[in-house]
Amino acid sequence: MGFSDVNDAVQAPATVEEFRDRLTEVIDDLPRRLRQCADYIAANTDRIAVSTVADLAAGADVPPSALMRFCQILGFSGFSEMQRLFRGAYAPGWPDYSTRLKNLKDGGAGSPTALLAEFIEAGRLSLESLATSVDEGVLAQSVQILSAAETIHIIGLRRAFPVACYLAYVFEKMDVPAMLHDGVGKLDHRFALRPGDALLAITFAPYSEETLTLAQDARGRGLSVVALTDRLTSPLAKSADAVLTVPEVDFGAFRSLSATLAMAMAVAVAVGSARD
Amino acid sequence: MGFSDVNDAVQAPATVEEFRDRLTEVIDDLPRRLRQCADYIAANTDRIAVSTVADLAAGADVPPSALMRFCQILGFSGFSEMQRLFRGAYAPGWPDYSTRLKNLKDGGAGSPTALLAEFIEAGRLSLESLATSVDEGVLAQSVQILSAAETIHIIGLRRAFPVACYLAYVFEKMDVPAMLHDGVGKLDHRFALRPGDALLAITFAPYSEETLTLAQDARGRGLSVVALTDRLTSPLAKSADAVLTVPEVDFGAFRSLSATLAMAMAVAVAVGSARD
DNA sequence: ACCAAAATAGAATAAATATTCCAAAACTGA
DNA sequence: TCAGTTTTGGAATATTTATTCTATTTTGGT
Repeated sequence: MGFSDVNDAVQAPATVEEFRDRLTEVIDDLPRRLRQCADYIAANTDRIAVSTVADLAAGADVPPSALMRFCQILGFSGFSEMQRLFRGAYAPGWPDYSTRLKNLKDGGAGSPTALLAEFIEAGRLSLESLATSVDEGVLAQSVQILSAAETIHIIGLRRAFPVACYLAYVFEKMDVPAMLHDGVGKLDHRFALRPGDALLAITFAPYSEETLTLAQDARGRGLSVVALTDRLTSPLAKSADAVLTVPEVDFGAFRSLSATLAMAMAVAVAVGSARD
Repeated sequence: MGFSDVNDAVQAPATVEEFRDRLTEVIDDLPRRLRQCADYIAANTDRIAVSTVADLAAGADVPPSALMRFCQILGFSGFSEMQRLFRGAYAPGWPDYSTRLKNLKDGGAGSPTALLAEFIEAGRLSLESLATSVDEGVLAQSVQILSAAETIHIIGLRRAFPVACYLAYVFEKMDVPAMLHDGVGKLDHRFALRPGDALLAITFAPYSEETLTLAQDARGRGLSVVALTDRLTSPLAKSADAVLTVPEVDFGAFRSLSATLAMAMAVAVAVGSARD
């Protein structure tokens, strides 16, 4: 009995989530051409709303009729019905987000609203770029290292300091033993680093000396070190067991921090729940 | 000479930006039906990519042919050409952002990647929502107040602390006299508040007592107070001369801060340049 | 109020797009 | 290898959608 048989008929997915579920459900036992469709659609779901059968078929490198059969296997009556689902759900960002942004910028270069628009845009780009560039393996590894630690030491100075603070706050809320090395009073708490602890060090170019030093020191004492930095070639990478990189878009001299905070919080919350 | 006259022919907009410019350029001297088209299109630009002529015409409450003429006045050969612009421009820089986000989420609820996806999404929503909700008047007023101040005092505790820190950092870099009230050592620097200074206070629900108290105190001493908070009805609003609100999307118990930081930085940089 | 010019609505047509169908090819299990 | 079954490609067709055209209405100037 083939896939196009009426007995296989199922109800068409009513939401994008149901669609994805159905897709993963069927993708494994599909003949060659239909499998190609599934793979291509899975990777380009967002283009369904704005493409024709011919476009997608060409992209998947199958004849249009194969794509039609694929739509039917998913439970739709045809391509149009499937497309309707995605056209309904289609919302490019906020309804008039880009209009608004343009209006803000029109306030004139250097005006507060124009600046705000720039910072918003920088933040958004950073976040989107983080989504596409994150290394899942390193992320998992970082979480594992920090979850296994007795006490988590956090260091991040100058512009990385807000991130370090927030991490300390989040860990505190989740009852994870953590210590913020904040350099207040030029006190240096390196002797608080004990075997079995781990260090989460944050710094971006130009890298702050104190952070690099503490990381080396921790490494020397046998602690695991997780780095949160801007590139893999950061000097911090040398003394780290796991290097999380965050592509942050600067505007003017200032860093947006949106992506860095998102990454930091994801790590913190994951560690918090892993320790429960 | 009518609008459909060939002599009015202009080149079709090649980008969404150009499209908007052209739209604002022509919108004011357009006859009734075409004006309706323009208004509707301006308010629903984002749906062009996924609609038919008939859909849009119905939305604008005009016959399809009116919409066709409208497209031509804008410089396109017809609706299809206009639609092509928007279909192409859809998700330009990051074609697989949303796909990627879904994949991250598929790592399983509670997995580090799923958490990251949530935080990224929360941050992005916050930023977009900030763009559409900011009150330009209040923003300008806040910048003006802070620019006129001798010294800018900054307070923000607990989860607002990272923002306060970053503000202090940015002001320092721009040689703006600023003082961070950080509560270290339970020292209370309220006597540093001098006539002619201003206070920038940051707090979100549940509002921190110390911040509210300092704001009242500052108000009592005749200082101007700028509030950065989550809603107009915040208790901080009572003692503030200008209230900047930031719609932050929370994920779980934690606040994204992206929008708050964007707002804070815009204010800081605007103040910095106004003081030059 | 009248005329010329512009704008409009809707029917007619053209083009693009989706869908079906079936003969041929590729499998599958004996 | 062969018969039965599934899968495939592409041509034929149906449907939707875009575009043009023209008779009619509206507008603006005198």
